[in-house]
Amino acid sequence: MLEELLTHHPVFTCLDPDSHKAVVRSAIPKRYQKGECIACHAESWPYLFLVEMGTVQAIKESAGRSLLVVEMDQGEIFWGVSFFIDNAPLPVALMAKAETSLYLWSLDDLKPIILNNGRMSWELTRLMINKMQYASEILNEFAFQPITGRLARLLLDHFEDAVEDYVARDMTLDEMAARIGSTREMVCRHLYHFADQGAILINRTELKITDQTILKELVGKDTQ
Amino acid sequence: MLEELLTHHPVFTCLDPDSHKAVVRSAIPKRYQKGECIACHAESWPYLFLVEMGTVQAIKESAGRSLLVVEMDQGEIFWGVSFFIDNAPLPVALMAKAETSLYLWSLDDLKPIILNNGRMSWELTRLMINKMQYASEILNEFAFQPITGRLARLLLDHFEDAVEDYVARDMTLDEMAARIGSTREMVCRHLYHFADQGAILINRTELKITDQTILKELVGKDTQ
DNA sequence: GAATGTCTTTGCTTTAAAGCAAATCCGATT
DNA sequence: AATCGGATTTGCTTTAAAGCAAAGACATTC
Repeated sequence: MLEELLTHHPVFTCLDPDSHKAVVRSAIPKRYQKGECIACHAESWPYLFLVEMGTVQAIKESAGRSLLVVEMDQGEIFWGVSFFIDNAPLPVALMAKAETSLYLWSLDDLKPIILNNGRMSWELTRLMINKMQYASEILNEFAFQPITGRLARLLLDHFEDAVEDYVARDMTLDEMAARIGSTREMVCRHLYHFADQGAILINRTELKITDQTILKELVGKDTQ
Repeated sequence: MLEELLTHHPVFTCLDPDSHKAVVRSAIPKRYQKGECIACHAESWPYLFLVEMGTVQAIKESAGRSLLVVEMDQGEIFWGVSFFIDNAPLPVALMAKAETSLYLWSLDDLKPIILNNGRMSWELTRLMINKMQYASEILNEFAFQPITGRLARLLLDHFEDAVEDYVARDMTLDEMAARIGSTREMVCRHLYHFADQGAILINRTELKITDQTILKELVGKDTQ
């Protein structure tokens, strides 16, 4: 399984056979329960990891509220900052959304391989650029978009299948609130407001997007 | 001068003589006037650059308002996203704060050198991690800190010399507003509110921090 | 089938931030 | 010395978001 994932990921795909073996050998498999904390906020956690199964959530917490910044699913790679910078504290907490298994690599094991393999470094750098673009989008939304816009984008992203038929509301109001940096009450009100505008149909357990254009307009105010 | 800057920057410091020469040879010097746009938002701008003189501002713009995300000063390195990812649009506009001169490198010239030099890639990666930590802080502030906290931090950062004596207010209200994502009126009110609380003394042209602790408390609500 | 707990929904209140407009100040320039 | 223009300050109004509290809807457990 590890072999499989490695050959499919751009960062590892171009390793020579020896390095490849070394990577496989030094991988540390770990399992986490649903809701378990993989690494706490501000902790020094010097690992790079690959998600074998499940989902890892990167969460910022502060003063009671929490913000879900990004999720890593099967086959994705992420890292603790202190993998690259000694003892740097994690800016997020890493949590297992469901039962999750990871392969971890420690700095000592992986750094020599990275230093030796220019292509791997390059791909790692590209991966970071990707994450940065993503972070940049989030910042845009927080800086320029009102809650309306952030929620509209969340609906378009997460309920893309809900255009034809009703689909189950598989996120609680609190979970949605955590993704857009708000409160459950606000989310609830805006949802029903979207319904008033004719963009969605909603009840306690399911919802359906009836007019994507309206939602896209609410999002687009910033991006256009 | 270029030589000097290169040897002092971690990303370039460890190049072998040949690569070093190649880097120097392929550098494209450019000058920009004060206020000139180096690269526009959403443009594809595939360069890595080093600031020889002046300051580059990375600015997000939207719906009339603008947010100054980060500044690059002499000796610092930055890049357009499309240096790493083909045709990816810039998430920010790059502007010359004052008269500025840069050395640019195009992907074609630099990529072979990066691929060949593991240490250089590694340092480049670390540089990115640094920027990412910075981005993460900004996001924190926007997600959890009210304007009060963001402005308090700005004062502590920017007017660190204003503890003993009055110093000139060398940023306009609009500039401060751009750094914390707000409006000049808001900034003005909060400044005088800080004065009411006894944290600062302020008049139309200069200001002085009289009690750092108060400001730090206002910032700390999130970080603590 | 009663009880409990978690979510959702809604009403009402409070606070933070923004928007608009006018007044004032100050420096630069004529 | 007078004028002009940008920047600051303040008052007042409007809007967005949050907070608090209570009620309702299910699902689960005992």
